[in-house]
Amino acid sequence: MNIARRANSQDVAALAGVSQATVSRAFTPGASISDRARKKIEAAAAKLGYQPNIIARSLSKRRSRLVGLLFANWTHPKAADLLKNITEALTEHDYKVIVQSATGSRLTDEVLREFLRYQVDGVIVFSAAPTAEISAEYARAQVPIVLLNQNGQSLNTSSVSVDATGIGNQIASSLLARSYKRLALISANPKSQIVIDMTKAIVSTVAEHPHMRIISQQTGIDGYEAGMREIENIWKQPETRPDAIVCTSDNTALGILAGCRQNLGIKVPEELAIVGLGDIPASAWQDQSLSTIKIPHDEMVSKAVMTLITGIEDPSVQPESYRYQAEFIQRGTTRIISNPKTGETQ
Amino acid sequence: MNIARRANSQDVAALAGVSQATVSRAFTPGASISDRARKKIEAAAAKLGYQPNIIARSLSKRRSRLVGLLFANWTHPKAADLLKNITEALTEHDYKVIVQSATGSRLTDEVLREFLRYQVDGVIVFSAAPTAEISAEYARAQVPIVLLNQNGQSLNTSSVSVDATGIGNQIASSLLARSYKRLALISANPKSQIVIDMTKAIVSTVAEHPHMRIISQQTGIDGYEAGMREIENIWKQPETRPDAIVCTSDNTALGILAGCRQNLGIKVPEELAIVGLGDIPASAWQDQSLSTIKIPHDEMVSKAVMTLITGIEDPSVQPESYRYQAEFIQRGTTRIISNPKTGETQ
DNA sequence: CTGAAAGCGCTAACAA
DNA sequence: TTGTTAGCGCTTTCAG
Repeated sequence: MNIARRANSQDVAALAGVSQATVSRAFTPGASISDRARKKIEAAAAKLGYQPNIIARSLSKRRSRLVGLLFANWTHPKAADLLKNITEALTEHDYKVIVQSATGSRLTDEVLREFLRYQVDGVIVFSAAPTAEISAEYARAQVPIVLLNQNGQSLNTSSVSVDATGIGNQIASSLLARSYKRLALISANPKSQIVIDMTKAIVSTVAEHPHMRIISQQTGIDGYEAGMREIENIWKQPETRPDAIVCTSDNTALGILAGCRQNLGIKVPEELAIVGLGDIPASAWQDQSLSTIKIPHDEMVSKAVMTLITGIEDPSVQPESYRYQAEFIQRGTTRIISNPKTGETQ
Repeated sequence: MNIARRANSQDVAALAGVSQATVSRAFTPGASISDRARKKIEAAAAKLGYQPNIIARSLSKRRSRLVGLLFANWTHPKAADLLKNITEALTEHDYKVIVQSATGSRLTDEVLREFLRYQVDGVIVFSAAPTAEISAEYARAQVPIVLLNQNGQSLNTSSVSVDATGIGNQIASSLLARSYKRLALISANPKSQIVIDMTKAIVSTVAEHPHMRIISQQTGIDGYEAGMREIENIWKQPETRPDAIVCTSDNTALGILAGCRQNLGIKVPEELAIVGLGDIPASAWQDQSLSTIKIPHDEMVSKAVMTLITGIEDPSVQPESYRYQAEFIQRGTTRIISNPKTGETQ
């Protein structure tokens, strides 16, 4: 008996004087089994420290209750919250989550293929997109994928993302309403789809207004320090000074703000408006008070999880793409609307 | 052939004209197999989109290459980094990570038990401790646990934590060297072992210096806003105003700092010193410049992962507890040392 | 180097 | 309600 081996249902069955199948039933909710048998089995199981082997169950049921979570953006300001909410929501539905980090599309595919080997029932991909090839493999294996923070329409996979065009329109019109005229656009990753779409929307809205224009566009600026440095560069050239800066990250925006206040003595929001993206906690701090765009992450996570579970439980449902609207948060780095006659407060 | 079933090694074997065992060998690094057979098998596998079923392999090998990661503190300022580093380090060694959230010891045990059912090869517990009962179950099952950010000596499990007493001593002596005399201690969770140990160390160091004393101790203060409010309360009572505040979270410390500067007009660091804990990025921001304690998270993660893997691969190694030293980061919220005759700069 | 066969621990008909 | 039996897809002797 002292074998260094975990007890299995066989052992429990022997001790309880029942068949192995009955033990299995005792651990299957809703299985038909007598109270007497269950009692005996529970006692035996407790004595042996028996825990059902879910790996074996998975093999037999051809369902692992494992969900792969591919995380491609750890610097996202809400990364921890997202992870927490995703895992908790999935746990709620009795799934376990395998997380994996991936950067670059090559790696993304590798990770996804590994997930398949682990027989995951479904996958959530955060901030990345699989190649068409691996998408096809998933389709063939009937394993649903949900893209979070990325649009997957073209891949025929479900996705939950934010309406980047909407963000762009919103920013542009808020700035317009506040009488800013010379915009500078600053972003970190020029390849990010959301940045591209948002930029496009801003540009097109601006184009409709002759007195407004885009002064400059700069990519590759990421983080507080980088923002602080960038504003100094920008300010060096008086002829191309903007009167509003739109920044695709709150952190960078806060760096710009700090540069304005501490090094350059630029008056915000009178002389210069700053708009961030993400609404990180620091943006709300009294001494920062950054106007920014808030993204409804919590709802997006719920939707992604629900979409995935639906897809797992009913393989016949078709992929769907959901877009969420962002919200402009007016704080201290943009002027209060000066033209009350329109009644608009956006 | 159009069955909605994933191809298995049997299918591949049939197509390649070899036995199923040979297919298994083809996917086992270092197995003895001819090039010819391997070629044929690879071709067949590619055609069928075959991926080895790791669940089945696990059952057979009695090793899942799954590691459970129990995460109990998502508000930790480095939560995302920690998760990323842990999963990447484990991936490096070919393990997959199942993450689970847990709050409260009841839940902790439940999650750990679930992990056992999933046949994890080992578990990392971040910021929580299992009960003795579940520890025993793990010991019996020969599944190693490593506690991260928590000392596990008493439980006879491995652990990697920070030397809280060392932190306390360090803070107390830095403050002493800077001639602060009236300390206030502020923390979020009064039950946190690290807070308790650190506080104890501060108190005992202070006790050795007659001209220094603890003015007040306050728990339950957590976060930027709470810090901002708390400093107002503190300042209301002139007779118990401290000249130094030690805060077990950078965020709270930054709130206090903001309160001092914006609402109260308190001069930091002349009139009041503020020391945080954690060295979050915002603490280094020029406009904040918070003196704080830096914890070597990266090394701790590596150590935890290595300890776990060692424990998995050689079950005979005994649990060990590692303690890491924190580092005092002198920035703008504590005075520059005024007494150069000693030559000490810590 | 390769194949046959016996598991790994569980679930799921099918009988009883 | 219970037991018997046949898998789930893989690894691992053991012969050949």
